[in-house]
Amino acid sequence: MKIAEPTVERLVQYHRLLEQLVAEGQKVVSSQEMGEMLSFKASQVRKDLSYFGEIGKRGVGYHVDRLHKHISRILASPRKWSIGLVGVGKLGEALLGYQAFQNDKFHIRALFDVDTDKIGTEIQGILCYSVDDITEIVREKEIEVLILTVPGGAAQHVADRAVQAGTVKGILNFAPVSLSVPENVLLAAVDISVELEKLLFFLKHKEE
Amino acid sequence: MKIAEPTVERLVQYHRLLEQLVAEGQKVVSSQEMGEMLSFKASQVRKDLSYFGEIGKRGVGYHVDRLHKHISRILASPRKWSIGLVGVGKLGEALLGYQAFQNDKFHIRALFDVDTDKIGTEIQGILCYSVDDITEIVREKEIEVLILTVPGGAAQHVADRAVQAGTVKGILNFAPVSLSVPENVLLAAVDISVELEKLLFFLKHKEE
DNA sequence: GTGTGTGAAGTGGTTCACAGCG
DNA sequence: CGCTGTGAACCACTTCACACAC
Repeated sequence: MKIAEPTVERLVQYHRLLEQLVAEGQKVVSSQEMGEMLSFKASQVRKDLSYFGEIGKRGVGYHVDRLHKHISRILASPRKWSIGLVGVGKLGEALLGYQAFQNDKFHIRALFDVDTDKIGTEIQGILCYSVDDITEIVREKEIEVLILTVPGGAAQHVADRAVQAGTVKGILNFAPVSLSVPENVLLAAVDISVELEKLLFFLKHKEE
Repeated sequence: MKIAEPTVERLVQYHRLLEQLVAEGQKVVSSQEMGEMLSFKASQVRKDLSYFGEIGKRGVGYHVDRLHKHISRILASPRKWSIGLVGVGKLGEALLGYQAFQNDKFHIRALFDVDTDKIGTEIQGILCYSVDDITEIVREKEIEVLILTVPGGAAQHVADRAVQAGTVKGILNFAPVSLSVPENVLLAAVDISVELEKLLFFLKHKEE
């Protein structure tokens, strides 16, 4: 079955919302309510949720606990992914300390940096290697996912060298450049400066 | 004229690419080439660029310098935006240090945090205030854009209090929650954990 | 000949509207 | 009667295909 990117994005958000509702002890929720809380149309919510089989009760709504478990199963990983984080600057450290990165779906197995003060030390409990050795370490640790928090100028080079190891299946790129990778490597990009530029553009546009 | 969000996103990327080409001294570029470098279809590039008038030369391509200036003008701001950054943790500091944030389109006028060690001090040259005073300071400094790099639990509250000042026109939210704001406030969200979850989902999905 | 500009066709995602079940 | 599930209608963005300018 094919499943669209915007749908997955919303599923993750439903999941997060349901976690909250579970914690608050709410038993039942309607597509209407969920839509209001996340700013989606109720029909959108229903379509998304019905995608994986009938899970709601007509005339009632969705059982919070059941729905939460249901989506957990959809989003669940078959195993823990091995992740490598490249670039332990402020952004890299921010990610390491992030709530959502204390997750049982993956394990950050190695850090990489160019800074000799960092190489060989542990940061937040994870050993930092030299980016020069990235091909070898990625292969050795069988790292499948790469998080790139390096300056734009370094990103393509680093990606190439890591992909060379042959184990990398996906890259989450925070560097403000468009990477090219082999087509069997999934690429997701978070471009912070583009988001800000977009916001400013639409603000300007609205004023005109 | 109405202009679609994906188009703006690409415009920002063309602009960045052209900056590079200008620096490298390339004189002319085709939609084909630009498409390859950014992983867009050539026809997409042409459609985007023709949106604002004929700018290319048939049989030749686009004059790099001219096109760069052209897009600059499209993306240009009417004036410098006043920005406030809320939450001077690792992520907030990362943004402050960011290349793209040394930009002539805006000026970060104030920082906000709850940490009494930070309040009253300057960080990267900008004074940090208590979030308790956010309504007053935002009004006083006429802050129009807010960057939220606070924990999820605090985001809605902070946003409400800031919006109360009456000057806020847009919010760039990095907190992993869905905010509700008055409809005259533009909202852009960068949800890092959602991006990672999405990537992992599609990796899993591909393997099945 | 070469590469742009663009109407027309295609694709993919969202919203509607209502049947159907609890 | 209320709220879900879902085909059909709608809408938005992308891609094609070709006329046209250089």
